[in-house]
Amino acid sequence: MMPTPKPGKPVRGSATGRPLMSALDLFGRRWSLRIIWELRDGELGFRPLQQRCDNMSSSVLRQRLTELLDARLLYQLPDSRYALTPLGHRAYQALRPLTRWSQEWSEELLKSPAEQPAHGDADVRS
Amino acid sequence: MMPTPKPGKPVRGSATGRPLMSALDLFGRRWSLRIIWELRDGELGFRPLQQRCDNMSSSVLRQRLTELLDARLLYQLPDSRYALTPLGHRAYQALRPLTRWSQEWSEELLKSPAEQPAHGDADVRS
DNA sequence: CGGAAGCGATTCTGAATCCGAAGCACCTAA
DNA sequence: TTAGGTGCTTCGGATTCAGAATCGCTTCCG
Repeated sequence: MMPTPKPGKPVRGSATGRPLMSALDLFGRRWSLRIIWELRDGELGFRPLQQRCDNMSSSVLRQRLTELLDARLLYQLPDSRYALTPLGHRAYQALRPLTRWSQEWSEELLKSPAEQPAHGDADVRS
Repeated sequence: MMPTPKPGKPVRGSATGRPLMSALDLFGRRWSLRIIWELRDGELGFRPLQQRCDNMSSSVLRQRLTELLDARLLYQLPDSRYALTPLGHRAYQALRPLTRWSQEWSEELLKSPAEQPAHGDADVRS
């Protein structure tokens, strides 16, 4: 398995080990952001968490959880539920501005929906 | 090609079209965050951008650029260089707290490098 | 006791994605 | 003419993801 990116070590696409590059690698993996998001207010067990993540595949969920545990963003309770560590919680907070931005993004795209309709994807929504 | 995630439309792993879920899909694709990051202060052409992104593969770069153009985070100058739109710039700003966080993350991992050494990744650093 | 259901977790196969070298057409400078 | 840089595409192979099946365990209920 691809090792968990950590600051101080070279990662995928960056030999420097700069913390930010490690973070971009970690968060650039599918479902990583989502998992942190879904754990924002409350611990969740494996299957409940999977359900909240639109039934993402269990194999990938396990993989992401291992990485996030390894990176110390998560820890596991005695009853084996997953929860954000203080560090993980601060990561969530660092991601919060994204919520407001996505709202703005949504509004922006509604104002001018499709000036140059790209390839095969021009339906406007039902 | 996988369509560009946009708020208001169902995306990979979320049928709701909630803006945030679309954003998490968009940014959860490899190199998306990095590209925005590298364009933060200044336009860049294709190949220079590729070099800044640790020589990421050109095919994937093209794919990401298409998506980001489509999502209106980028636009292309007459000389074909790429630049952040105002929306893209605000996305970058929304991501900035991540820089501080990654610093904190780095320090945290240095303080306690490996209490429960996971599976196959226990080397302490060279 | 005997299910039935939920849980965390693993394994496996096929699909989606990514990588990276090679190449094309174009432009500019020497 | 040659050499180099550009934006961009193609294609075969490697990696990652998806999703169903399955295991062992626990809890609940008749």
